Order: sequence, then structure tokens, then C-alpha cells
Amino acid sequence: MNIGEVAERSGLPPKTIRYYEDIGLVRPQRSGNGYRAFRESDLHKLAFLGRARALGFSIEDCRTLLDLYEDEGRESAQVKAIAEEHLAVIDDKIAQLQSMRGTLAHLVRSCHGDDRPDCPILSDLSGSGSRS
Amino acid sequence: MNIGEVAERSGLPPKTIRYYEDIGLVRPQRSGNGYRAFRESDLHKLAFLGRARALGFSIEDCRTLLDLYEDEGRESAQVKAIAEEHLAVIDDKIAQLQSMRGTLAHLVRSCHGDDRPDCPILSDLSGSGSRS
DNA sequence: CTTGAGCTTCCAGTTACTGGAAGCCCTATA
DNA sequence: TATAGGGCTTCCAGTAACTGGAAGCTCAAG
Repeated sequence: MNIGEVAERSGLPPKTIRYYEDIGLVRPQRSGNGYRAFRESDLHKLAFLGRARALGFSIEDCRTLLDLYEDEGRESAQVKAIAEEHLAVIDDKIAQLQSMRGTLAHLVRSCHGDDRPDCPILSDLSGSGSRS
Repeated sequence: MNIGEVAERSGLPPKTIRYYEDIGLVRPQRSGNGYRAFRESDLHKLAFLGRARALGFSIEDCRTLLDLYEDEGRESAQVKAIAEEHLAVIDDKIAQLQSMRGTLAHLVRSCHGDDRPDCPILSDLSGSGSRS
């Protein structure tokens, strides 16, 4: 398989696939003409990576997960630990975004948004300590 | 004021303040010894930036907001538009994270997490189409 | 006069790609 | 057979917003 087909079947752009090879996540063979020659197992790995990335795992987490996937003697506890840690990170991010969202939504609501210059959003940013 | 005091009073690290000067967000004067000499107005700007960044505004948004803040003839509608756009971005991010969170939490719950190798998390990532 | 903290600049690294340029390879068609 | 195109290759640079670290100047205290 050439990279184009793998890209289509895995849903990853060719650039990303080449990048994943650069950083050692996949090791496709090469044809005589220099083209990458992907096996089904490479495609499988790339699809795995695509799903893991879609769940927000970092590249390094993905590398570890892939290693565990290929390690018949793994302990599922190791996988679960990574997932739980990642879940905690996601929860932190959500909490932070919701906090921002709260403040920002309040400010947006309080701004009349017309042609006049006075603006509670800017007042707040400039430090008028009116925390409601 | 030297950078150390400004850092303390604004809550921004010195490195960040120098970076903000590099990209033209603040323009402190210089003392004879080459040290940056910040005025109160610079400190005020930096605090403004700190708050805007804490709300998740991009640096370019911050630049625009700062310009609007200093423009006496601004229309509050311009500010509100930026804030609303940013709010929409935040909402998208939250939605995406919550979607990840849902899938991931489900997977974590379904993994026994012991010394055995079988793991629903890896099964899912590897593409066993068991979407429950 | 020395010591140490604080300041300076500059370079490199972070994350995970993405865009673009220059150029080879392969196939189909005129 | 010549050529046009699309796909493939590598390499370099850029993204966002800093952060770490090195080398070296400045200043105040003892």
C-alpha cells in the first residue's frame, strides 16, 4: 500500500503519517522506487493511533499504549493507569474552561454591544475590581 | 520599576513580560544601565494582559482588546464581538473534551485493571467495533 | 573588593503537526 | 515517444505562547 491509500483508509493525512514514521511510531518498509510500502499491520497501527489521538492522548501516551498493545504480557492495570491519568487531565481542562466560560458569559451578557465606547468587558480586564 | 517588581505586581513571570515586549504588547523605556524601566501604565497593561490571557484570549485577541481599550472612540460592539467569538471557541472545546471524557470514562470503568493482559481500552483503540 | 542577586541578550526546545518548494516516479494519452 | 498529471520523496520553516539555560553586565551590601 502506498501512503495515499493508507491515508484514506486510516483517516490520517499523509503528512501526519510521515511524521509518525519520523518519530518512530510506525516503520513501513520501502519499495524499490523509494515509496513507503505499508502492510496491513501498519495500517492497523495508524488507525489505533488515530483513535487514541482522537481521545486526546498525547503522542507519548500513544507510544506507550501501542507498546502495551503489542506486549502480550502487559497488565491491564498499566493501561488503565494511563487512561485514568489522562481522564484527570481532561477533567482539569474542562473545569478550567468552564470557569473561563462562566466569567466570559457574564461579561458578554453585561455588555450592551453598541456604538458607545463604555464596555464592562474592558472595565473588567482593566482591573475595575467589580467581581459580581 | 524594574522587571522583577513588575513581575511580582502583575503576576506574570519576567520571561513572559520580556516576551510581551518582543512581540510589541508593551514598550517599556530603558534606564541608563540598560534595564527596562516600567511605568505604572505598563504595569496596568500587563495586568490587563494577564487577565485577558486567564480568560483564554489569544495573544492576537489580547492585542486587539488592548488597542480597543486605549481607543476612546471604540464601539463596545467590537469588544463584545471578540468576546462572543471566543466564547464560541470555548464552548467547542468544552464539547469536544466532554465527548472524549464520556468515551474514556466508559472505557476506564470497563477495564478491570489488574495483572491480566486483556483490556477493553486497548480493544477499543485497536478497532474492535464494540461501541456500546 | 568580593559576593550574590538581579538584570541583559540570545539560542534552543516544547507539541503535534502543516505548508510549501524542489524534484523523482509512474501511468495514460496524443 | 514525448509529455502531462498526479502521487510520491525529502527538507525547511512556521505555528502558539512561552520556558529553560548559558554567558555576561550591574548594583548594593559587607
